[in-house]
Amino acid sequence: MIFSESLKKYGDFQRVYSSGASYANKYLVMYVRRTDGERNRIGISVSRKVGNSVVRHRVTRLIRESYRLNELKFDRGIDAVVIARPGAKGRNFFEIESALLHLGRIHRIVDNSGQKEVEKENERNSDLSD
RNA sequence: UGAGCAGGAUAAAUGGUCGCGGCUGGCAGGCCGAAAGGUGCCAGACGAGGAAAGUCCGGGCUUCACAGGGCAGGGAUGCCGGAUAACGUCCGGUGGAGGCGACUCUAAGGAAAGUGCAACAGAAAUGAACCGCCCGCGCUUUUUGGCGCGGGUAAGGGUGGAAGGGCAGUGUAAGAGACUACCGCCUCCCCGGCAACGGGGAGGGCAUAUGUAAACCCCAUCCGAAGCAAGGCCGCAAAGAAGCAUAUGGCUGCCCGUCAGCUUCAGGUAGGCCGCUUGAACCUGCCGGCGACGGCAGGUCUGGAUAGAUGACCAUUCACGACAUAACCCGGCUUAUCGUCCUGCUCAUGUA
Repeated sequence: MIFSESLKKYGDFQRVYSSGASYANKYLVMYVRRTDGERNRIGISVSRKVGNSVVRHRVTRLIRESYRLNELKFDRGIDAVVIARPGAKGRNFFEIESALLHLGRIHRIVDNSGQKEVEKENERNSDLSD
C-alpha cells in the first residue's frame, strides 16, 4: 500500500480507543484518531465472538482488502481501528467493502461524492488513450 | 445384482488482473548504518491440514532442583509376547462376549488379607425355617382331619439381579455331596507352548461358598518441576559503582565537600536479534520379519509468520465444495467432516 501500514503496538490501539471517535453499523465498528502525519495506520480486531479461526481470518482479510483497494479515497494522517462484529461472519467482499466505506463517510475521512474518483478514472483513461 | 465387513487414496479444477510472506539472484557491488543489521525496486521458484483442532498421553530441547539408598504418601498403568527414543500407542497371540459369516468389541491382576455398600421386595442378604414336607407328644373327635408344643428338613412354593455348586438318580420318616454319574470349582502331576494359556490324568471337598475393586484396598511395574511468554544475546531508559576534572554552574565570597558535568563499568526498561526449522524427516528400490518395524543404497530440501503471510475479484467447467488455519519440533490418541474413487473379503440370490 502506498501510504498506509498496520497498527501494531498495544499502546497505539489503546490511544485510538480512548481518544478517537467511533461509529458503527451492522457489520463493523470504526474508531478514528487524527494525527498530523502523512501516513495512515489501520488496525483490525476480530474477536472470538465472530467465529472460529477460519472465520476470523476470512473477515480480517476482507477488511484489509477492502481498505487496500480503496486506499486513495481515504484522507491522510489517520490512525484507525476496525472491529468486526459477529454479523460480519459469512458476508462477502462487497458487503464488507460497502460497510467500511459507509463508516468512512460518517467519519468524513472518505471522499463522499465519488465524483473525484470518477474524474480521476476518466483522467487515467484519457492518459492511457493518448 | 442386493446386503454387509475390513483397509487405503483424495479433500473442486483451469486461466486472467490486483495483493501478502520469507528465500535466492540482480540494481557497475542500490540506499541508510562504524558494524550487526535494516530497507527500496526488479526477476525467479516456493508458501497450512488430514485432522493444522481438543491439549488427553509419550519424547526431544531449555531453565531450575538433585551425593547414594530405604520407607511413607501421591499419581499413572494392569492377560501374554514383541515393536519403539518413549508411550496409556502399535503389532502378533490367549481368554471372554456378539455375529450365519467376513469380522467386531473387551481397564481382561487380586473378592479363600481386611473394611464398606447392595434400594424395594422377601422369613432370612451371609455362617438362612415364612409357607410347605416329615416325625414325636398332648388335646380334640365320626374321621387318614383340626389345633398346640417340641424336633428334623434347603426337595417344592413365594421374593429378589443374587437364596449358600448345577442337573439326574440312589437313599430317607421327610430330606441333605450322605452316596453315585456327568458338568463346575480347588489341589497335584504329565504333554504342547518363550508366555498368557490349551489338552489329558489323578485326588479332594463343597462351611472355599452372592455381586461390586471405573468403592476403599492389596499386589506388580513406572514416575523430579515448569514450559519457547522456555531460555540465551545485544541494548535508547531509571536507580547503582569507580574514576577524571576543578575549566563551568548551584549550596557559598574562598578552600574542602557535595549535586550537576565527562569517561568507564555494571544494569537491564522500550526495542531488536537468536532459539526457528535438516528432522527418531520424506520419496524410491532391495533385503530381514506373519506383522508393528528394522537394515542398506540412491535421491530430495519441503512454511517459519510475530496485530501474526498463503488472499480478493473476474471468467469458464463440474459431482456446486464438509470439517477446520502452523505459532518450538516430533510419535500417538480422541473428536469434527460434503462427497468421490480404489483394493480385498463375507452372506444371500440368479446364471453356467
